[in-house]
Amino acid sequence: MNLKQLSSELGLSQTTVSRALNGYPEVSEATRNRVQQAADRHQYRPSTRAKGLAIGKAFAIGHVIPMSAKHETMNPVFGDFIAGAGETYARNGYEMILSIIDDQSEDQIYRGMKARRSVDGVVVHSPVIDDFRIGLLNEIGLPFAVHGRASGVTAPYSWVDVNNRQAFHRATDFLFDLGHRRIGLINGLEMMDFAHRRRVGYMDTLMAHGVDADSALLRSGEMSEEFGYQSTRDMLDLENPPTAVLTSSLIMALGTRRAIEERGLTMGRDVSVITHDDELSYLRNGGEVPIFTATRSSVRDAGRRLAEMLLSNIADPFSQPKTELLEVELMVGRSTGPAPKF
Amino acid sequence: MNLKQLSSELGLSQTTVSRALNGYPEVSEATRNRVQQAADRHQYRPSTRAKGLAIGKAFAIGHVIPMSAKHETMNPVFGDFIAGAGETYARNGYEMILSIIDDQSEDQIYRGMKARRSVDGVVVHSPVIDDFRIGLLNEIGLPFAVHGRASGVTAPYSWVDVNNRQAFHRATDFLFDLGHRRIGLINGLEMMDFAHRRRVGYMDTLMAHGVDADSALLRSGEMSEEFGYQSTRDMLDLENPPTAVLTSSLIMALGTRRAIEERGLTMGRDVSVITHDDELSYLRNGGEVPIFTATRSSVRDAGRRLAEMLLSNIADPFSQPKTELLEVELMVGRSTGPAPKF
DNA sequence: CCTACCAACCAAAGCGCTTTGATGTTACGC
DNA sequence: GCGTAACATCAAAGCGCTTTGGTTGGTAGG
Repeated sequence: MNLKQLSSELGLSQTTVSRALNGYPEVSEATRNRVQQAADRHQYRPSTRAKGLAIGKAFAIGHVIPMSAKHETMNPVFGDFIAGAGETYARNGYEMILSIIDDQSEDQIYRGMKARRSVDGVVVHSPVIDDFRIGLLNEIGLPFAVHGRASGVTAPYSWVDVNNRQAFHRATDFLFDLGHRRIGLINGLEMMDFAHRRRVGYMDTLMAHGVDADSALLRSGEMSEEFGYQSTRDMLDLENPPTAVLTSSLIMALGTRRAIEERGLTMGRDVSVITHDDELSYLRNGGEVPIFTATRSSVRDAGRRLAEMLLSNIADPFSQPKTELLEVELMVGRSTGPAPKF
Repeated sequence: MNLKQLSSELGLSQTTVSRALNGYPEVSEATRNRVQQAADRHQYRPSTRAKGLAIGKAFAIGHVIPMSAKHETMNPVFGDFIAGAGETYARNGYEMILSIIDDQSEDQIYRGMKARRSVDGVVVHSPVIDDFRIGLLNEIGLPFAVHGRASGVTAPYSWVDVNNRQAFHRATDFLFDLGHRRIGLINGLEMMDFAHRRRVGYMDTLMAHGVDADSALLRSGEMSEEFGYQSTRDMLDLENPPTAVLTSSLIMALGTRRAIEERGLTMGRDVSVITHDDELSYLRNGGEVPIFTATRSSVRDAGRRLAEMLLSNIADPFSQPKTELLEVELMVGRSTGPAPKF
């Protein structure tokens, strides 16, 4: 069923039917009801493509997920993030278009999206330091918003980010309060902006307490269980092992726990652990008392907010870039305790 | 830059330019080259919407991800699956449209997609037993392919599935060969078709060896670390605990390992563990010698194959439904060993 | 030399919508 | 009773493509 058929069935012009359905005032209430009912009866939906063509919009947002061909690794956070964004899109009649690409061709993808007018805007995922995509998107004039920030980029842009620095500052401080002085950090890759900020939060806090950072206690790599395990094992092998470890994700923390328990040590007594927790739906951090003490922030919620921000930017093309900094909660669980006395 | 501008710049009609770019024969090679170069120079891309309108296709595939409002849980397998499907789409000039919805409105989504002609076909995720979506999609005439199967549905349909029954049969058999007789199964929710088939594979094998299934050794629930942990703990608490456990996912297996090690037991010696491994990119199962003995099948590869199948179905609307059953590899790792003697 | 045919190109219609610019109709104020 | 304004509706153009059904000019065949 299309507009033409519907309007001829009603004995009305396409103009009137279109206006009736889109809530324009120049149509009588009686007609509007009649049209609405006929539309419902026939399950009529305007063709997205035709509407988009006529109106000059795509009613779609692109999410471009870069995936390095080498590690072929899909950010585990991604699923929950788009779940959040998807909610917002659905509420606003937008579609989400996903492009998974190897990072080689990323600029071609954006240019193509612009040229083919297939999206009204894009979400930038996993920003790195000095991320080139922000400049690129500004240059080609495609509205966008970033999930995270890109240190080093001075141009203004819209973003939603967790306050990573503050989160890791608080976590480190909390460990200091418990008497810990040797604290390890198992972080994501340093080129990732979030990892960079987390390290800064950690280092600043050490410094504030007059403690020198020890490079043996600083690891950064892919955010896997295995890397968490290996890193923790290496640290525990040191002659002067840490009494506490910070990890950048729950998955890493699982590896950390494994390494600790493998040594016959008890997490929360012999070694304290604090992790960042993105509240992934399939990786819950325990019940009333969480297993891990964690800095917590829902990545799904971030998805919702970022999508709203982008949509509002698109609705008002002259709006200034918006930003939103999400503060974490520090949830105390069973993985932390006072530093062991010797 | 649009067709009109491009063709007027070239002093040609839109017809000729369109044909030149789309490789039709009724245009001279000289002209074709000239057109192609001008198109490249201006980064011309036909508008997807206009093209779709004219040609009657959307060049898009819908992925509808149901998410029960209650557990709000995003299948962790999902990210890797769409990464695989996305590759295929990109190669074929298709876009992937993602809808994340609460399962209430699922049929409205499909009807809407059909009515608004926004996709050429859809992928059905996470089929359950007697899944209603297969009948629905056949009824509304939207091409589709299922990732998995739906026991109880007799109508033919296209699918790609892992041979779950065979996988769990082989895993169970392998444990029997090692002397195990008390084998636990920690499975996904029984309404999920894959979980159902896995249980059948497990049960049949027990029966073939003359062992009665013990309901205390059978758990099914959400596929989380926590559930793996709880279930294993419960089983180990039995007066006659299992000497081996099968789990349905690597995440669950991490919980199983935790429960085992928490008891001071050693995985692979005191308790053997076999898990199914979807080869998720962020959850690798160890190196040369995997940590877990596992039945392995790449969900990403399944995504690639299913997308190809759907695309070929769309290309030939009169084709018969296709099916593809993926066999697993049984990878021996360090989590299995002979059953302990008493 | 004429006809027939082919290669190369074009004008215009059509895809399903929105929107501009008219048109006819009624109601109202004077 | 007339002019005007407000109301309700419509025909047609336009969005950017593809495709149908031509129209050319040149070439080969008789």
